[in-house]
Amino acid sequence: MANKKRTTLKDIALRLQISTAAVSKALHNDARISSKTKEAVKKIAKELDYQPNHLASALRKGKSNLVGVIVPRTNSNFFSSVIQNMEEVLNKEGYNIIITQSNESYQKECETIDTLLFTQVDGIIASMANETIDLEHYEKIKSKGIPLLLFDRGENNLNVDYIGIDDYASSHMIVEHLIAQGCKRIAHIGGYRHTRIFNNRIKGYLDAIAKHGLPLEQELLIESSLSKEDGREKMNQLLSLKQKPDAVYIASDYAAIGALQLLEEKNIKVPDEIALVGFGNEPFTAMVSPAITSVEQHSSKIGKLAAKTFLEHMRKPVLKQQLNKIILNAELIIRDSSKRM
Amino acid sequence: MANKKRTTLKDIALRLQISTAAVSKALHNDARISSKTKEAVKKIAKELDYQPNHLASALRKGKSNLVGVIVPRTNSNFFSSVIQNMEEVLNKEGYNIIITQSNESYQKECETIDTLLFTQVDGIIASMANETIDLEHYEKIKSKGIPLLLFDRGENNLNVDYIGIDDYASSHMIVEHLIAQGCKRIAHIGGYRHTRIFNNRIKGYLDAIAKHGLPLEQELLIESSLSKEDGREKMNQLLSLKQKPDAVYIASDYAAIGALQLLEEKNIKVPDEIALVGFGNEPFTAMVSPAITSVEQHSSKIGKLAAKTFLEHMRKPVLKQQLNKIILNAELIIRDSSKRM
DNA sequence: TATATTTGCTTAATCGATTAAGCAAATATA
DNA sequence: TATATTTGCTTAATCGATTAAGCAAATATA
Repeated sequence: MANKKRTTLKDIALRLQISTAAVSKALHNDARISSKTKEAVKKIAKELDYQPNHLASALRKGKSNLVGVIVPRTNSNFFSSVIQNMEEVLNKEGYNIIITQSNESYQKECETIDTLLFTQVDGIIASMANETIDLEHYEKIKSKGIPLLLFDRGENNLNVDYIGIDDYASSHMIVEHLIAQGCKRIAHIGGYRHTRIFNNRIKGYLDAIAKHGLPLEQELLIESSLSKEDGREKMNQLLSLKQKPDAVYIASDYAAIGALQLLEEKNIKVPDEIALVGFGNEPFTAMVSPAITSVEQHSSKIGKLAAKTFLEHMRKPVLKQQLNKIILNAELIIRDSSKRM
Repeated sequence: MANKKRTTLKDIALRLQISTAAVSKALHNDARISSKTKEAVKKIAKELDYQPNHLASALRKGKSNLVGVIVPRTNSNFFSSVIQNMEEVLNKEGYNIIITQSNESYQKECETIDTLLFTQVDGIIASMANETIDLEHYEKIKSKGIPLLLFDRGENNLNVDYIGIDDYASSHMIVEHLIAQGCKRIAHIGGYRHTRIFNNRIKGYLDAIAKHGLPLEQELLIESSLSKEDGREKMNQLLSLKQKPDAVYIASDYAAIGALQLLEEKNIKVPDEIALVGFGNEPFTAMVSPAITSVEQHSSKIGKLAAKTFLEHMRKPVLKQQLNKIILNAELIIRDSSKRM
């Protein structure tokens, strides 16, 4: 298994006694190369198992055809499905993606961006980490003139394309569903307000509560990291209230499953004593019992749209990126955890 | 937002009226560059926000410092955790990883390998797709002299390093656990035999059954794609037997959850009528009720070990890659789905 | 037949970073 | 003081692929 040197254009050129320029053009079907030469070149290329050196062509062309993707984690059906669909669309156009995870950490997100810039990606498609408040590292991408596109977790003031669902409306929809089920005291375990989407969910919750004249108390609205563990903890906090809620809307399925487990342990009946709604429609919401009502975010559409929007950007690069929101309608999937009627 | 041209060594060299060679060496702390020059170079580099062009240096050095990772999917706790741990170790040594998914498809796996080779990765760490039988595309990696390392799903006859658990022993352990719980007719929904790990699990199952003198019938051993849907279907097949099993060991948690849902729908009591064991210890096995007994594969260890083994390979490249197996002990996590005593 | 155009290639430069080779000045050693 | 060594840089080549510019031969057009 000698570390065989890779075949280069030069090798083919030498074999055929023509210039590397001719070989390159032949392989790219340049009109000014005779079909006789093209055939000969392709034959030898196949014979020598020639594969172009991406580094060299990317360097020369100033274009790597790589797209960086940053997600908080891949271990979630939502992100994994977004990525898969994005990849499908981008692959067809000759782009490959590099997937990186921020693990919800601000520092890791910064490092990840440096890595991607270093790898000379042609653009970055990202969903922000929970921890992220400061946007300097994203500004850095923009300042280098590299197209940036955000999905799901994005911030308006970055002024880049954004694709996501209408969080405000989704929250509204959830609260009205719970009211329709006869719930009168609805709590919300939300994400941190500094994240736009969670802030919107909180606003939607508050407005819907107000609209229907339900109690709108401080103690019913709790911010959380939305991890499974924290969902459990925050649910415990709600259970310790003098006046317990009769419904809890949790802004993430992961936190919701933690909460559900606690309720089960404490023998609190779901949905009769407390109705439960999650967010994200992760597969496990349908696996547990009672199955958890949740919101489908149409990850496959988000992925495909993100890719298409990116491709448009590549086709006609503008000098200035703008905030251009694409908002999809989410869908409430009603399951046993909130079905009282 | 003018598409600012990136700073290059040349820009720094021009500013200081020295050669690009001197700048390059200064940035790499070459001993033959005066500290005065080094300081000046670093100052200007910072001022101009210089970031080395990875494509150029990789091309020149013939080393990209990129490692390609191929997994069947990222949307599983096992693979996601392996990746995360692998990344951690590799990042520390200056390597970055490119994650790709085969989606369990042979064709996608081939494409993915081409992409990675094209991107000039320094090595590939992979877990094979379910569909994969033919190994030609993996041989291609080896023939290019690029280090290949397999984990979890690997094949002996590729003769490369492998890291995984002892599937045979794990199966054995599961069957003996079920026997200890009083089960007398144990079925196995396994993966396809052509995949080494699934074949080993089947062998472990058969040997353990034989060892304890239990019925070893054709109809109790079913091969499956191990998806959630197929788990459901194959469980249905087992339920239609004249003599139903009193325990089913399923080679994947995903198939196990499908099976569990069917059992629930049919009002069959788990574990009393049928005890259930999965494989992989995915988080949802602890979320559902009854919680599913499963096998923890120590994904974090596998990830770290894979990375370390790869790094060793990079340090002292040998001419010939060899089969060098690292086998970890798996751990049986006993939960309600199989607890009869 | 004389000129214009097209065809099919070659030459040489380029993308940035790195590095072997080498040179002059500074310093050390005999 | 004369030679050897070290220091601190420069020059030029290189990694492969691509492409602008250009040239000679072939072909088309007037």
